[in-house]
This record gives sequence, C-alpha cells and structure tokens, in this order.
Amino acid sequence: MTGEIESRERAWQARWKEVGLGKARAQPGHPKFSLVFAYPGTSGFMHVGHMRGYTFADMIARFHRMKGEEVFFPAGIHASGLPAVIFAGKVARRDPDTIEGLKHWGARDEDLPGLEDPATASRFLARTYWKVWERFGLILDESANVSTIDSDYQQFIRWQFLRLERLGRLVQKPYFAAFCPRSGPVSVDPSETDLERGGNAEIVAYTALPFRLPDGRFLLCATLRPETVYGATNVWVPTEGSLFEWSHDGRTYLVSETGREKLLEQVGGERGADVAVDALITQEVEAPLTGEKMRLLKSPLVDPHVGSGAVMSVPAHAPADWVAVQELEEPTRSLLASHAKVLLTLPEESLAPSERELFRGDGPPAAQAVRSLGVKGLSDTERLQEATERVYRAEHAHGVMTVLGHEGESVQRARERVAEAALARVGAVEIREFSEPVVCRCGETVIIRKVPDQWFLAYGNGGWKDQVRAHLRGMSVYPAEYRDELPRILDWFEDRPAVRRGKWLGTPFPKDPRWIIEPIADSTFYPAYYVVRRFVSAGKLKVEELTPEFFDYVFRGEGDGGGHVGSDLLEEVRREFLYFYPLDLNLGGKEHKRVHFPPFLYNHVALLPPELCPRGIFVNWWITRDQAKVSKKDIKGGALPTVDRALSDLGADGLRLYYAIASTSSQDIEWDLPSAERYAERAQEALRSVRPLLEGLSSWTLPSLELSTHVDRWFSSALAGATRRAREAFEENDLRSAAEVVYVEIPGLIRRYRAKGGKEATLLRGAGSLWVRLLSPITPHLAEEAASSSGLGLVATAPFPGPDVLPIFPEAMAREAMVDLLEDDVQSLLKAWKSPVAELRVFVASGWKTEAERALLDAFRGGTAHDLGSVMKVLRTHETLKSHLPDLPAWLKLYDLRELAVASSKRGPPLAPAEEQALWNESVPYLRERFGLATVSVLKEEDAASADPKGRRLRARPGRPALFLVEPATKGLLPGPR
RNA sequence: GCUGGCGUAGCAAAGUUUGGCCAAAUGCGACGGACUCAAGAUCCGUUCUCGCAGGAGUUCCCAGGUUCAAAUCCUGGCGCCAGCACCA
Repeated sequence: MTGEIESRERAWQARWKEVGLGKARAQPGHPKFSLVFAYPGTSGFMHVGHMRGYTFADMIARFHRMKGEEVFFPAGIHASGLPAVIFAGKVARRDPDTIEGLKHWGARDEDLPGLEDPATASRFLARTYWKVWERFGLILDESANVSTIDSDYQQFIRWQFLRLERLGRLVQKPYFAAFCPRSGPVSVDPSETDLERGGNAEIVAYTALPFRLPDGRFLLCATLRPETVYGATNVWVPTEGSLFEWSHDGRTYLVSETGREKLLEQVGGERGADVAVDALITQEVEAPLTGEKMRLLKSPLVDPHVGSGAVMSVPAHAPADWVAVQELEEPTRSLLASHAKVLLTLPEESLAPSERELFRGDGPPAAQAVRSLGVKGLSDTERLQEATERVYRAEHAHGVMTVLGHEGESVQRARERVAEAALARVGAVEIREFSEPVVCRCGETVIIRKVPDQWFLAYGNGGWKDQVRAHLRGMSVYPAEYRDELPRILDWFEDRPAVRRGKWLGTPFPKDPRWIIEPIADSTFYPAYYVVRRFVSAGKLKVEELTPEFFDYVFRGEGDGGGHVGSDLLEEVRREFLYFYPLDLNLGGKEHKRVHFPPFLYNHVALLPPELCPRGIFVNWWITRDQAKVSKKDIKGGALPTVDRALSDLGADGLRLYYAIASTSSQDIEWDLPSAERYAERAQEALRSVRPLLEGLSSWTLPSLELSTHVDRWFSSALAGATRRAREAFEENDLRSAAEVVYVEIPGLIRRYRAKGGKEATLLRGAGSLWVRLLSPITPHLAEEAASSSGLGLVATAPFPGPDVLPIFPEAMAREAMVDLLEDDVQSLLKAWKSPVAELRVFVASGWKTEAERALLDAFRGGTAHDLGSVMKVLRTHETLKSHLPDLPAWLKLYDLRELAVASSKRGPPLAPAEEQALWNESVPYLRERFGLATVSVLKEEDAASADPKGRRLRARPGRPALFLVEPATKGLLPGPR
C-alpha cells in the first residue's frame, strides 16, 4: 500500500508543477500573500524534524491560495557561515555517515573530491533540500530559488551593508573575540565546530585591582567581586616561581606570565623584567580604595594560569580564603581570622530555605557555608567549590552592603560602582577570561583578543529600537506567547558584530573586504531579494547590473537606478517588489526567536518605509526525540527516521497531518512512530470517507437545497459551523484547531447524520465538496486523490469554502441541543439502572410550567428576583399561575436559582409544549435505536398520571422532560394509554 | 547567568487571560459488546471511587491564602524543559 501512496503523491506533485501552481504573478490590485520560511543552512541532510515548519508554511500558503490570493512562496538556501565548511571537512575525511548520505542522494565516488569544497558541498545539499520539499508537497516558487553564496545575492548584500552604513546603522568599536594563536578566529559554541573542548565557555570580565608595593609597583589581583576589596585581609601569591612586569599607562604591574600575555592582547602595554616571588614575600602592600596595608602570603590557591597570578584574600566572604586562612600557622591564622570583616547582610526573608540552611551558626558567611557543607580543607575541592558558588550566588542575589560609603546598597550595584571607581581612579584594569579552558581543534589554547575596530550593527541604538517597537505593535505575531515576549527581547537587544575575519562562506564586507559579513547579518532582509532573483533567473538581469543604485531604486524608490538597466525593466522590477512586499509572514523555528527575527525586523525598518515592513511572524516548535533537540548536527544513526523512510511508511500527507495535529505549533512533539502511524491512517480514512461523497460532482458551486427535515437542517447548520471554524482557525494560523475540525469533527458529523437517518444525497455531496477542500491545505495529495474521479478538477486551486456555504437553521441547532440533553439524561439513567428496560416514557412538561419558566427568566433578567422568596412573590402575581400555586415550590426546586441569576440572559424562551412533544415524537426512532429500547412513549405531564406510578412526571421542565423507565416484568402497572 | 515555557485522568492534550452550566472537551490506548467466516473499518458501553432514577464523594504538582464559589486569582515551595552568549 505504501509504495502506492508514494507514487500517487509524486504524480500529484508533478501535476501541480505542470499547471504552474507555485509561480506567482504580480497582478496589481489583486490581493496577494507573501510568505517565507527562515531558509535552512547547509549543514547536513534533512530529516522529518525539519519538515514541520516547512510544511506549516505550505499549509498556510495553500489556504491563502485557495482563498484566491496570489501567493508568493519562495525559498532559498543560507549557505553562509561555518556549516558548509564543516560539512566539506567531513567529506574530506570521508566521514562514513556523511559519505553514506551523499551516496544516498546520488553522489558518485568521483564526485567526492569536488564536494570537499564548501561551496560545492553547499550547492549539493541545497539540491537535496529542494527535493525533500517537493516530496512533502510544498508548492514553492522555484524561480526565486537563491543561495547566499550566489554572486547576485552577494551584490545584494553589499548594497545592503553600504546602505546601512550610510544610514548610520553600522558602528565601529572595540570587541573581544576568541582567537586561536595558530588558526585565527574561532567560534566558541557548544557544537564545538572549531574546538577540541570548551564550547560552553563564556567570557567573564575580571576586575584586576592594583595593590601597591612599597617600591611603587603594583601587584594585580584579579577578582569577579571587586566590592569585597573592603574585606581583604591579605594577598595570596603563588608558592613558587616569578611574577612579571607589565607596564601600561605609566604604571608598572606585577602579574603572572600568562596574565601578562592576556593583558598584552587585550589592553596593550609592554613587557618588563621578572621578579622571584620569594623576593617579594616580605613586603607589605597597600590595598586600593581602602588604603589598608596587608601582607603577602603564599598559597596553593593561586593558579598562575587564571586571572593575574595573585588574588586578594577575603576570608569573610570567600570560602576558599576562609579555609586557606584556617590552614595557616599561628599566630597569623588567628590574626587574619579576627580581621575577617563582614561586608554585607543577607536579609533572612529573601533567602530560600536551602540558603537559610547554608547560612546558620556563628561567624562570617564563608565560615557558615564551610561548616554547613562540611568542607574538610583546601584539598576538598568539590565541597569547596560548591560552597564558593553558593555563597557567591546568594550574596550576589540578596546581599545588602553594610560597608561605609555603600550602606544599604545591593551587592550588584556596589560591584558596578566599585569596579568603575577602581578602573577610573586607581589604575585597575579589566581582564577577560574564559570560564573554562578553550582548546582549538589544532590543539592550541584559545585566547581572547581585543579587536579595536570591530563593525557592529547598532541594534542597541535607542532610536532604531523604538522604530522596531513601533512597527511591531501593528504586526501579527504567532503564537501569542512570542508576541508578548518579543518586546522584552528587544529591551536587552544589543549591538551585534556584523562582520568577522575567518574562514567561512559569505560576502566580503564592502567597506573592508578583509572582513566577511556575519551569517546572521546577511540573512535579515533577504525576502526582498527573492523578488529580484526571479528576474535574474529568467535571464533578464545580469549580476553586474545589480548595482547599489539599482537596489536603491528597486527597494527604496531612490535615484534613477544608475542607468545600467533599461527603464522599462527597472520599473517592472520595482512594480513587482511593491506588489509582493510587504512580506505577510515569516516562519521559523523557535531557535530563531532571539536570533533571526529581531534582526529581520531591525533591517526592514531601517531600509523600508513602515508600509513595506513585515506584517507577520510565525514561530513553530520542534519535533524532538528524547527531549534533546534534533537538528541536522545532532543526527546520529537513525535518531529520527530519514525522510525517505518516513515518506514511504507514512506518506507526505500522513506526516503533514501528524505535524499539524499532534500538538499545537508552539509545543515540541516528541517523535513517536505509532502515533504518527495513527494519523497517517486517519488521513487515509478521510480519503476513503470523502471520495464516495464526490461522485457525480462537477462544480464547486453547491446546489441550493430544500431542507425540510430537522436532521437535514441540523446537519447543514453543523457543517456550516464547522466550516466557519476551520476557516477561522486557518486565518489565525492555528493549524491544530483547523486540523481537529477537519479530521475529527467533520467525519463525526457525517457519521452522526447517518446514524440519525440522514440520507439526503445532495446534502451529502455538498458535505463532500466542502470537506475535500478543507482537507486540501493540510493533506493536499489525498484531497486531489479523492476528487480525481469526479469532474471537479484540482482541489488545490478550488475556492476555499466561505462562511456562508450552507444554510444555518438556528432552531434546528437548538432542537438538536435539546435532543442531546435528553440523550444525556437517558444515558445517565440507564447507567445507574441495571435491570433490563422495556420502555422509556418521556413526560413533556405542562403548559403552565412554560409560562412559569418564562416569568422566572423575565424576573431574573429584570432584576426583580434573586432568591426563592422574591421569586415566589413575583410568580404569585401571574394570572395564569394562580391555579398552580401549590405546585410552584416543588417545581422551583428543579432549578438552580443561583445559576439562573448568572445565566438568565443567555437563555432563550422555552418551546411551547406541543412543539416540544412533536420534537420528541420525531426523535423516538433515534432513541430506540440508540439505546436499544423496544418502546419509547412521549406523554404529556398532565394526562399521564396512570402511566407514572412513581410520580416522575413532576420533574418535567420545559425542554427537559421527565423520564420513567419500565421494567419488562412489571405486571399490572401498565394500563397506560399505549 | 540572562530570557522564556511547562506541571490536568493510562498517554497526548483543551480548559487558566475574563473564577461559577468543570468529574473536567477531544484524540489515542485499554477493556467489554454489536456486526463479521475472520480481520480491518464502523457502531455502542466502560475507563478516579461509590450508586438499580438522572446522584454523592474525592480530584487538575505540593502547601497556604482570597472568595458564597478555585484547575482557573494571590503567596510560597517542588519538579521538568527550552532558547541565548558572534551558532545557523
């Protein structure tokens, strides 16, 4: 069966292509819908996880196409950056998985050497992506297909950056970058593409405080907690070796050798002589800011490779210092311990219970933590580290300073102020350091180097940011969580490096071609370029004609286009751009929330007027496996099925339905083959159910129908309602709700219609006509398949059913709801009733109850009634109810008055008893069938006394009849009317 | 660290913004039944506990609180997950 599905799907894909479904035409005046998905980087082969977002885009595109809009749905390839370089590297070393993948996609042995070239590998991968998209039924505009390493795209990027620079959106300032002394710039990230280890390292900035030696030189102590200088009791120096002179800004400092190298890279300055530690040890130093004198002491605590090679000792707040002091010999130990000065308080109420546990007993915080955790000594590194981290964190989060000059200040604030003061006034310097060792692939230790003239995109610029905020207010962002989050992301969005010097694919920076434009920066404004690319693909525009002047005119309407392109063509390109822009929707995975979408918005608002800026963003979550992100780089031996495998097992439609319905788009789906199979099966069921309904149809226009029976009227109304809800869900890009209506609710309605005896063929054909079109956006192949034997033509181009496709009969809906209610009542009776049932008697409420209920509702609506007493008072005055006064209290007990007070306004008037009786009579066959009852009788309350030995009939309310079940063996009790 | 998300019956997942018709939709699974030579599909029933009259009890991570009324609001706690840090 599966092979058959696959070949049919391919046939329909070919058909769509044949009729040019994807090719968008600019038709000024005609509504259009432009959308893109964040184009993929070329890092490896696609698997079913990636396809979720792409098929969502296609579903949305198909919906809009069926609504009659001109849909522009292009796609491209983001080849920039490192991924293709890495992939080519895998080819070069003949990585088995990579080679297997390549062979699978048709590479031959003789192609492999060529694929060692990143650009070639990237183009190869790009072709596989397009094939996969096609196999999932995406209808893309191929004429806009572009890769970011194509020369025309690079012309576009050059223009974009020149333009941004002229608009003042690029700024130059110093930057600290990871740098391998042998291999050059590297990127520090967990994928460790450049690295041997240390991918999770972050750059932390130490403040190195100068402690003055008697001879005027300074000992540099690097710290992350400069505010604790007020509690320093001594300075630790290495147990052996030397310190080294480093001169900068007129001062001479002593630091470790590696510390000096860092400072030379990051700050500048000059080397000087070296000094043995032993030659210094007898001297006292003067602490910065406080002026306190203190001793130098040797300690194994000092790692010359970290920081500056000396550290200040703050025993009150640093567990390691506290322990180190305890291990000193007397009398130094007691002396220093007694000087350990507590600098801050930790307000009890702000601490978490676990923190309160940590800080108890006597002594300064560090001593408390050391005791609580049972730190044995300096060699007990594990516990010591935990103590350090927890003290550090608690004090940072909750600490309030008590030191003179900083009283009442938060530790966070004090830290900033002290650091600033130290840098400005006493010659402190900043040292940047990785939080863990970072080692390059080449084996060299990666360092941090200052880049003095790095180019940034000035995303932190307040004015630019405000422009983005202002535009964002008018945009549609899905899901709502992201809409709310985006402004907060903008709050902290900062300037972003725009170029880099490294070995990766991308466009040279036009201001200085030694730099290559950073991959995220070259993928922000690209949806605009798709329009131009169509002309390049068609051979109408040449690469060299794509000058800055040309783009200025096409995108911004500025200047005359530079004269290289004929004015007719120039105008045509401009017209197409103005037709297809603004972009209506940009779709991307959740990983783009903070990386791609904000720059995408920034660059648009910088380059285009507001009316041409994007209108929508859609974020989708992932297909995951074992709670780990599954992405191209993670795929290892069948973590997820390959695309081919999944397609042949489930079919494209099966997968598409699974993507849409298994979870909301804003939630990850953990890949689960059995449930994917079930949805695939459900898709096939839909095909089997809808196909017979379409026989003989040759037009999408529904015939006008004479619907006289309730069941027909109800079915018509219910279908119309479902259609409306499906359409609204698609409108809101709520694919899961749409899928639920289309694949669960509608087949349920059809089944129920038949169970109720519905058989109006024209109406059923109408249902089929609606349903097959509703099926098309999510499962397009099977929709075509279903319609193929009718005379309807392609479903993909059929009009999407509007809100008024079928007549709605409110009273039929209301009646159906009443029957539902009765059905529920009967069911709950039968549930509690264990013996066999011969007959169900339905007692319709007397006419006076109808009157009474009307009066009751009026009273509540009018506010004259609110409790039992007032209700009685009101009802007593009614002429018609006079004769039933004694019955009123029992009747009122049937109602929940409190609820009526809330809901009275929503309730319609009750049905007249005769009408109600007719309705129940009509439902008799259904109820008999439904509950397997031999007899169902409908009786009026007032003349059923003899048929109601237990007095159940008194429970009857308008619209809610009383019920009585009769046992078969009950003899003598049945002199009833029937 | 910064920024988000999540915790609902066997599983998945609505409901939470706007408290009440919520024992809590829907789907799946499971069990029982009808149909069938049989399977699938379909249909019916059950799926927190109790109940031979339409009901009662105990539930929506935990503990408090607000309220006539809490899955929903507030406070605190526990647990899980994700994104980001020049990575596309």
